[in-house]
Amino acid sequence: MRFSFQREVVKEIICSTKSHPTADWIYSQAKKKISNISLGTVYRNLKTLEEIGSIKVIHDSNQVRYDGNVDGHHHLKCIECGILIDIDIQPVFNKKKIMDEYDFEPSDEKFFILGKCKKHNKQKNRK
Amino acid sequence: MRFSFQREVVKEIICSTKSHPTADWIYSQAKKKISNISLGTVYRNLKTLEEIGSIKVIHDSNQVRYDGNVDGHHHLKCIECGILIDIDIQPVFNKKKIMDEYDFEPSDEKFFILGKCKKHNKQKNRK
DNA sequence: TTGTAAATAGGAAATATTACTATTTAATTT
DNA sequence: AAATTAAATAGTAATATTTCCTATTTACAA
Repeated sequence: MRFSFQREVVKEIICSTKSHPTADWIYSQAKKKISNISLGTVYRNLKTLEEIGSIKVIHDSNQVRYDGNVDGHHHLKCIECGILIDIDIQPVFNKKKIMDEYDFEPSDEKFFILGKCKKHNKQKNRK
Repeated sequence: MRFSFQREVVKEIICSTKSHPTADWIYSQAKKKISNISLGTVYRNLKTLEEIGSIKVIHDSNQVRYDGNVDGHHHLKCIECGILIDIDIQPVFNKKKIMDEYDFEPSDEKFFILGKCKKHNKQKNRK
């Protein structure tokens, strides 16, 4: 693939935040570095970066978000403020039952835990 | 809430299929029963039905789907054909770690297993 | 350098969803 | 049973998000 400065900028923006940004936010950030960058270019590069495995796409309710963390991980989502938090926990499930009962061959999992983040839960004894 | 024949039709369409249909498919089915039903009416009633707990919304990649099965359950998704299959398996995870390490109060989970369905996997000894 | 195909900017088009408004209708009151 | 009223609707316009199109620019190989 040919080098593209626009693609490098888009990648850098995503990989230097943990905020799981939307295309629109990435576009607004990219314009700070390349004032005339096109929104179409951002979308095309998001797609390319996903295809080559540099970023991951997260479908968070009705919003599409992007994640620079490409190691297998899952997310907490606060039902109050919507923040997405990376977690390094793997859910355990009965793989044999899936294969036997549903004749299905699992290859990947997406796991979201919904609830309340530290700013919005009622836990009393916080550090 | 006031009775609405349109809402009853929309609900019936969703609850009588396991195909996790999209708004557009529901609209096309609804038109068979009410030829001049408006797409806006379908969307409004989908929202209402979700709010009163009669249906569930599934955010499946870049598509919004609706599910008449409102009992707690999760889904298998075939990466070949995109079919969504209901499963009655609950993933197990370390809730204490989530609460202690992330100061997060879990209340619900969404779990998708990606892989290949019986039509698309390479399992040999099928019934 | 020069040739070329890939990538871009800018804008148009497509898609999905929500908003608006005059009219209709379910349900209540007379 | 008729009148009343506010919720729901049909039809359409508007919005938001994403993809497509095309003339121009650019990376990079010859």
